[in-house]
Amino acid sequence: MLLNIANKCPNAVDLGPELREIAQVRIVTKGQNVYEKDETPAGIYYIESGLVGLLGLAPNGNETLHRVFGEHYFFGHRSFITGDKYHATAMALAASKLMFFPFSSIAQLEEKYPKLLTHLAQVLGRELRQAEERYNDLTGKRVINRIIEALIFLKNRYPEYQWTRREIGEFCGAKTETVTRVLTQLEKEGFIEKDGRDINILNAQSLLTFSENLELENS
Amino acid sequence: MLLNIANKCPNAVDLGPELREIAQVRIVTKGQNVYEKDETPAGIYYIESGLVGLLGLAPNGNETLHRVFGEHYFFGHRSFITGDKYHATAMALAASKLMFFPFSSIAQLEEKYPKLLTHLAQVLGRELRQAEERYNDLTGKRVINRIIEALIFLKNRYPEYQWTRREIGEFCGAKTETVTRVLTQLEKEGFIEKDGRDINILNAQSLLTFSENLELENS
DNA sequence: CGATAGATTGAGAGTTTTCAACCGATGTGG
DNA sequence: CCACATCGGTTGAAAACTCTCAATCTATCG
Repeated sequence: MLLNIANKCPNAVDLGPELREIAQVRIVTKGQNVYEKDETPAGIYYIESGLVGLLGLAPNGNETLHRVFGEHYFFGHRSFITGDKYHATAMALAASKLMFFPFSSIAQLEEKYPKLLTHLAQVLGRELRQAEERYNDLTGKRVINRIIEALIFLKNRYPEYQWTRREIGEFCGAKTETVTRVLTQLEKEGFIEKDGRDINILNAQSLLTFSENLELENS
Repeated sequence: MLLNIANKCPNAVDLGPELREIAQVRIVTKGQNVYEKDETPAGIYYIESGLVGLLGLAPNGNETLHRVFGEHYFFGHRSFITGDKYHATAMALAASKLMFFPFSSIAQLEEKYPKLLTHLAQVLGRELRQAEERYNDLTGKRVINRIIEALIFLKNRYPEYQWTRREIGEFCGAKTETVTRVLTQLEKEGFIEKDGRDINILNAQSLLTFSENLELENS
């Protein structure tokens, strides 16, 4: 995974006035689904405030946290652009204020909002890169390295959100119990500190170095 | 993974005359790299004839076959659009005739070739879906199911190409030896037939059903 | 305070990999 | 055209990682 701690939210963008005009506000509570797998998109969402996760479901019941959308992120754009049905479910991880833009088709974007289309294409490109790098990690890294990187990534992006073991595991392809075990080890080694259910990373840089050293031993 | 046998090549598209005008032809031989990870893109490629694979490298040396580009596919578009360096290496899997379009920036696409940008955005969306579905498969399916689906997918898309065990494994996250073992089993069960190094799928539909039944036993 | 969701811990199981040896096909240079 | 090198494929045994299952504990919230 690309860990760019400096650039926390590369896909965040401000809305122009012409988009604000056609926005429909939608408020969702924590745990509420914004849309569900197999529904047909009728537009694109934008997060004014809050946090939304995109959850995929494997046939055996395994859930995957594919992407996390934070403030000033668009989401729901992939399915809209391809004209697919949604391939995953968008769930509010925190109470959120959303904007919905009811577009009719990608042709409308191309004609009336070319800047938006360009932005979304770039977002898709970055999301694709991240998906492929995470795929690589799943085949080529130990679970401890994946958990460390997921922890740092998620905490770095959304420090205010209290990530659960389950979510960390769903993001990096690990079971809840495995995340627990790794976190316990990391606490013993002095890299993190548990604060109730929350996790404090004491030194992200040295934790990353620790992870890299583990990887070197493995090749 | 989305197995849509009917629609073999959803991202294939014909070149318009205005694009042909600015095309630079490039011939590559089997095994030759078109571009390599970390290089900076200076345009976009299109396959007139042949086959190109996008290969990612995990830190432990594991290679991943992320995507396969066939005739009338664009490739190299992701990095160009995001303005990244390439995150993976494009290698010709067969002798290929390529077109290279030396664009300066995505702004140029937006202004002069909006239809192309729209097409590429849709391609990115489908590629992202596929990447995320493959990620799901890796966490939620047995290796035998992944190998069966990879085999059918790759053979269906490019029947003329003789996929190696290594490439099948790199596509679905399995080791060469594991692919061999599974293929041996599938041959014993009568679903496939080995022909030298090549593999013939005798009945794709019944093989898929076999795979699905295995999955049901597992949940 | 009780209920519920999340977290922890342990023991055991199982899938897939690793390592190593060997075989077979393909292609090249003498 | 053969000998040989090389690449890809096969097979087996053993190891290793991670998961599964089950029991227990702890936050958190109504």
